[in-house]
Amino acid sequence: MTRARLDTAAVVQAAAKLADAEGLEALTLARLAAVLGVRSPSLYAHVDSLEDLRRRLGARGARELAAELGRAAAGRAGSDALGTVAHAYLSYAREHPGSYAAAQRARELQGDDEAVAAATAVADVVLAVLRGYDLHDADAIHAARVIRVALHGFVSLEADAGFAIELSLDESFERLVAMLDRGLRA
Amino acid sequence: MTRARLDTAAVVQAAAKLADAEGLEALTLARLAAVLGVRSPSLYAHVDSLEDLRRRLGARGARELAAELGRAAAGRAGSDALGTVAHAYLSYAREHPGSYAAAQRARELQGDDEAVAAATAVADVVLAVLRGYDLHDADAIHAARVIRVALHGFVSLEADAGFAIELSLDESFERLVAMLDRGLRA
DNA sequence: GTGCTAGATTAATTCCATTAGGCAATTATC
DNA sequence: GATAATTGCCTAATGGAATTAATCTAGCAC
Repeated sequence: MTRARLDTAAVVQAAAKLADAEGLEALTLARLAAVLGVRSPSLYAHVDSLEDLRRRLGARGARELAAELGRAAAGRAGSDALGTVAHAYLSYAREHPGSYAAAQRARELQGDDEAVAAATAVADVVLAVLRGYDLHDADAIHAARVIRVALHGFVSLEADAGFAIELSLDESFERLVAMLDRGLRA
Repeated sequence: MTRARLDTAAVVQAAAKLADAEGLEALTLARLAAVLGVRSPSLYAHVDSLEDLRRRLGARGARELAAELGRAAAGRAGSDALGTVAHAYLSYAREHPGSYAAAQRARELQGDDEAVAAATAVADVVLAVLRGYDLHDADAIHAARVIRVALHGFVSLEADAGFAIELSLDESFERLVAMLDRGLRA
């Protein structure tokens, strides 16, 4: 019988697939082991615990998100950059809900150097976008927070709570981004 | 031996206390039963399941939040109302993180009539605030969503992810609210 | 080929949710 | 005030998940 020949990256990758398809709560070692054709205890050769797996998944998600945003922002500035980055953010979160959710649990990602680096990378893209808005120092930090808050708030409500009324979500998102753009100029 | 004389409300209340103190994930029937001086199976006389308990906790949280917001908005209009409501929202979430988190899982609150009513009440307060901004129909809905997104985004990031850089969170919140106020006029 | 080692395995422990069946304290009834 | 009904609690048992310990083995290094 050929061995599964797993390694940490393969395990985390499979975890991402599972979490993105069925939600972060559905990610259990038992489920994951079954998907990988292996017994649960075998996973401990690659991750320290379920908590560790979630942390690694979060770090991976943050890295992917940062990469997507960086790609989106490349060669753009001002409103153009903001809009493109905002849409890239929304797309990533919609396509990888489990990875995105894991990436937001930054409290638990603290120790992980990779995770911190990835989170910083996300922040840096946002700060780079702000260069087109003539904001500096504390103003830029507050502005970056406002952008992050707005994007995360939309994603989070869309994923967990839902918007009851029947009215285009994409239109709401456009208005949110437009308000950010206007607000950052004032 | 005197009985605990529990009922559903007392159980949910204790659940709120536990979840607010230690986080929604720390809310287990085993823990809750211990706090109440009772064995876990006894709780099934008052709630159907852990899931049901979370749902009830969420409904209770939404009700409380709506009440706080309503109180905050009473007798105010426009920017004044927006600012007061925003601060009340932040205060509630900071003081009752477990209840707040449970209230956001609206997907699971669907069936519960009480929960739906409470969520609607929250939305109504926000819509009432918007009367001072001359927004109607779809515009008002989109604006209400933007407000909710902004407030929830801030609360959520503060609670789960944290803001890495050392810079006043309250100042960031003020700027967020100010941007909303300006954005709603434009 | 021999042996090392990463990667898997089975077995066992603990913790939790949940169900079933029974018991007793309170409350209602006379 | 005694009795009956109800309500709330208990013990016992099941099953699933994480985790640890002790072993086993395929595949590579030599």
